[in-house]
This record gives sequence, C-alpha cells and structure tokens, in this order.
Amino acid sequence: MSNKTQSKTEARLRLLEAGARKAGVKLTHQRLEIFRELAATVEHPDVDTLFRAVQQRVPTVSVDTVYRTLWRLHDLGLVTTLGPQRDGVRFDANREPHHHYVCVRCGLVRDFESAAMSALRVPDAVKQLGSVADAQVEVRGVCKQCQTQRTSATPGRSKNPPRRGTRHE
Amino acid sequence: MSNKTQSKTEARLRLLEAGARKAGVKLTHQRLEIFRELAATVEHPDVDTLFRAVQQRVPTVSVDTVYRTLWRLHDLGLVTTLGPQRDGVRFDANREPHHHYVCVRCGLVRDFESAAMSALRVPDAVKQLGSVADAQVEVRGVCKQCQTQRTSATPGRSKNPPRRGTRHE
DNA sequence: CTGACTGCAAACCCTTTGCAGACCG
DNA sequence: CGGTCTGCAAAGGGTTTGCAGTCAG
Repeated sequence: MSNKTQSKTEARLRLLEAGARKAGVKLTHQRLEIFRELAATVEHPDVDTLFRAVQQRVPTVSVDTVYRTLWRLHDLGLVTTLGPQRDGVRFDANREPHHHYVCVRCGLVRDFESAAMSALRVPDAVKQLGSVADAQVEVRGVCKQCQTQRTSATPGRSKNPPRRGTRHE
Repeated sequence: MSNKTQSKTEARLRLLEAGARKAGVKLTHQRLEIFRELAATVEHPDVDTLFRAVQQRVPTVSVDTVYRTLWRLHDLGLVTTLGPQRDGVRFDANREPHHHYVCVRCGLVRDFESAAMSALRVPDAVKQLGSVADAQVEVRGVCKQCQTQRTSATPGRSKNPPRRGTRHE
C-alpha cells in the first residue's frame, strides 16, 4: 500500500469521525471499525463484505449494526451509494447511447442525450482495468416532484430519510 | 404521446422482437406483452412495476415469468440494468469528485479521476427535471480478471451468465 | 409433436424491526 | 446516569427454483 493511498485512507477516516462527532453520533467500538474498513477500501463493498471484514476485528458484530451504521452515515451525507439503488433491479431497453438523471429521493430515472457526454474519451488508466464497452453519465439530484412534496426544511441532510418506498409516478 | 415517442417505442419493440427471434427464443403471449411494456416506458421500471403493468393485459402472468424474461433479454444483450446491481447496496466513502469503472461480469468497481469528465456541463434540459447535485461517469466493461477467467468463447453474448454470485477479490 | 415456456408454491436470501441489555459521553 | 446503540431473533420482501402442465414453432 503506497503512502498516497495510506494518507487518503487516513483522511477519509478522519472525515468520517469528524462528521459523526459533529452530528452527535456516538463513536462506539463497532462504528469505529466500520469506519476504518470503509475508509481503507477502494472496492465499494456491499454490506456483507464489510460485515465480514469488520467481523475479523470485532467477532461479535452483527449484520444489522453494519446496516444501521451505513445508513446513518448515508443520512449524514458521509457516504454515498452506487446507482439508483432504490429497490430491485431496474431495466433499460434504450439501446441508443444515452445518459441518466437520477432522483436520489424517489429513485426516478430519466434518459437524456448529450453529444459532449457521448463523445467523452475514457482515460488510458481506466482501459488498463479491463475492456470498455460504454460510458454513461449519471446525474444525481432531487426531482421537481420531490422538491415540492416535502418543502425544504433541511438544507443539507439528516432528516427526510429517502430510503425505501417513496416512489410516485 | 408524440409521434417521435411513438416511433421510438415501435423501433424498440421491433428490436426486441427481432433480437429474440434471432436467438430462437419463443415469442409467447406473455413475452410479447413484457416487450411492449419495456419498449413503451421511459421510466426504467423495476420488476414489480413491470409485472403490474403487464398484469393489466395478461391477468394470469406471474412475477417469475417477468424475471425470467427480463434476464433472458439481458443475457441476449437486448436490455441493460442500471448501476452495478450485482447484489445488495454498495457504499462509497470517497468524498472527492470521481468516476467509476464497473465490470459487468463480476461487479467490480474502481474509482478514477478525469478532469475532463468532472468538468462536464449538465444540459439545461436536464436541469428542468430537478436539482443537480453532481454528475458521475460510469464506464462499463469486463475487467482483466474476468477476461482471463473465462477465455472468450462468446464474442457477443448469450453464454457465461454474469448474474449473481461471481465476485472474486 | 417436442422442447421451451409458464404458473404455482416453496425455498432462499438479503434487509429491517422490536426488544432487553450494554455502553458512550 | 440517560439516551443511544448493540445483538439477537423473528418478521418482511424481493428473487429464484423445481415441477407438472401448456404452448409456440
């Protein structure tokens, strides 16, 4: 592990701790270990992976604690999730090159096109990871409907849990 | 519904039918209706949504048929899924602007940076959908490891089901 | 006709929740 | 000490699978 990676990990860890502390979240043993794992990995682990990693250091942790901690961090805006990730898999029958707008509240997804985006060149460094089939841009935000539905009270975060079961179409 | 939308739907529907026929997949009543729904919507529905829509026309369909059809289409390369969508939610503790490389076989995700990508301007049309928090590029392909693991036999698709349970890290 | 496909129901997971005891601050 | 947090176990929900009957080609 390089120095650079090392320091990044440290920085992330501190960010998580500081953020949690500021929000008045208690820094328990388990949470600290979850933070450490989260900060150290570049794999974007799912809950189970994280759970097993933490379990090595804290044999008694339970999965639900990992879930709760992760979502708490998510609500605080300290971590993000990959993809729309609302409920189940979502399919896309649009075979033309296109990009997505995703509402992080309700999970709405809309296609859009952009010549500039479709013309993007993938960096060579990325090509070393594997073959490149295509590249899509994912724009995240809060859709009009969600904005009006819950008139903004929380500028940053922490309330209005967006998670499961909101969809309005 | 505009003429343009109309024709796009038609085109997609034909694409699905042609693709399925070419692959020797039987065009049953249920499947045709699933195709129709898929081609008509721009919502990127999850299975349940699709299921309920199809159910209106074919009251006897079952969810599992929808699942099977969708994955079959996916294996044929006729539809895509949104996000890595491998197993559960995946978390990202990287707070710096970055982009993702995703292996569509095993679900591996790696971060990378690109000034050009981070500087992308979001089209105005998109801003009308809602607020814009950030934009990330998702590059899809097959990672090195997956490439060597199953020495390419199928150039296009149809074999080597990538779905659940592959992960190698 | 025959193999592929479907519906049903049960099996499987992954994820969430209620609760009593433990722990941080 | 008090409120938060944890672990356990059970509930919940989405997804998959085996099987016998059905249907497209």
